[in-house]
Amino acid sequence: MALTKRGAAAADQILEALDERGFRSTAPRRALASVIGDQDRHFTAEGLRKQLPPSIGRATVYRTLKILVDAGVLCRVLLEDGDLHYQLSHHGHHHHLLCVHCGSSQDLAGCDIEDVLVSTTTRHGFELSGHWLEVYGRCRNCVDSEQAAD
Amino acid sequence: MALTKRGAAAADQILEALDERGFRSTAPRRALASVIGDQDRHFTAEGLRKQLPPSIGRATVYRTLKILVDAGVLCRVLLEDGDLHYQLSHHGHHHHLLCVHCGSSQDLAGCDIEDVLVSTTTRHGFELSGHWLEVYGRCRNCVDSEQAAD
DNA sequence: TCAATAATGAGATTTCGTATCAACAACTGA
DNA sequence: TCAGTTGTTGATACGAAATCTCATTATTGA
Repeated sequence: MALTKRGAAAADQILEALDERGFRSTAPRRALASVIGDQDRHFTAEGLRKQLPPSIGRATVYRTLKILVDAGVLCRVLLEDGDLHYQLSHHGHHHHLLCVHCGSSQDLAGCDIEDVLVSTTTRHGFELSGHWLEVYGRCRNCVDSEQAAD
Repeated sequence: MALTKRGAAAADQILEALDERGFRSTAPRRALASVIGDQDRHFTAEGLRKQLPPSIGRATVYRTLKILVDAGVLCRVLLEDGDLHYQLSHHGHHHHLLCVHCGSSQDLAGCDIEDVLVSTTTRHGFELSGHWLEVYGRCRNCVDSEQAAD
C-alpha cells in the first residue's frame, strides 16, 4: 500500500498506463505499482524486490519494469559510477539533475542542448538521432545545509 | 602483439600510464595493453578476454581495466541500450558520437554544452559538478554509403 | 642475488537478468 | 453466473558479468 498521497497517485498512474496498453490488473502488479510510487529516489529492480513480499517472483518484477520503461512510465537514470537505476518519468524527453550528495534527482524539462548538439555534430558529418545526458552536482537543499553548517 | 602502428602506440601509452602510477610491468598487462591497442571499437572486458590467451585470468583483466579507467587512459561509453563499454580516452573531458549503424565512435572534443548547463542548472539552484553525455546517430560513412545505394 | 611485496590466476561466489513451463487468475461472451 | 480463452505468475534452472579469496609466482629495488 502506498504510504503517501503522492505515492498513491503515482501508483495509480502506473496502473492506468498498464491498463491503457491492454495489460491486466493483477495483484503482483498492483503491489509493484504501490512500491514504485513510494520511492523517493531512483531505484533498482533488486531494491524493489526487497520491499516486496517474497511471494512475488523475480521474473515478475523484471518483466513489469521492462513494460513500464517501454510504456514511458519509467525512465532509466545513469549514475555517475555507471550504475543504471529506474525512476518515474513525468515528462517525455528530459534529463536529470542528480545530486551526488543526497541522491535526489530533479527533472530538467526544457532540453536546450539540442541546438548545440545539432550544429556541433553536423560539423562532424554526423546525422543526429538521439542523446543521453545526465547532470551531476549538488541540489539546492544540500548546498544550503552545507552553508548553514559554516 | 599489436597489429598496427597505431595499436602499438596506444599500447605504449597504456604501459606508460601504468608505469607512471607505480604499477609493475608484467606479461599479462603487456598482453592486455596490446590487445586494447588493437581495438577499433569500444569493447567490453569479456570481449578482451576472448582475444587474450586463456592463461590470463579473468580477475587480471577486470583489475587492470579498473586501473586504466581510474588513470584516465580508458573511458566508459554508454551505449543506447544501456550497455557500458570501454574505449581509449585520448582527451580529457570529451563526449562520444556513437554511430548506431556501424558501432564506430568519434570524440567530440570542444564541449560547448557546459555553458548551457551552467545557466540552466543555476536556475534550479543546482551546483553543477559534472555531466555525462552520449550522442547517437549515424556517422558520415554510414550516411554516405546509404545515399550511394539509392 | 635475494628478500620484500606487488601481481597473478584458479575457482568459488555474488549479483543481475533471462528462459522455460506448468499452474493459475483475469477478462470475455453467452 | 459461468466456463473457456488467454494473459500472467513464480519456481527453477540457467547464463553472463563481475568480485573476492588466497596460495603461488613474478617483479623490483637494494
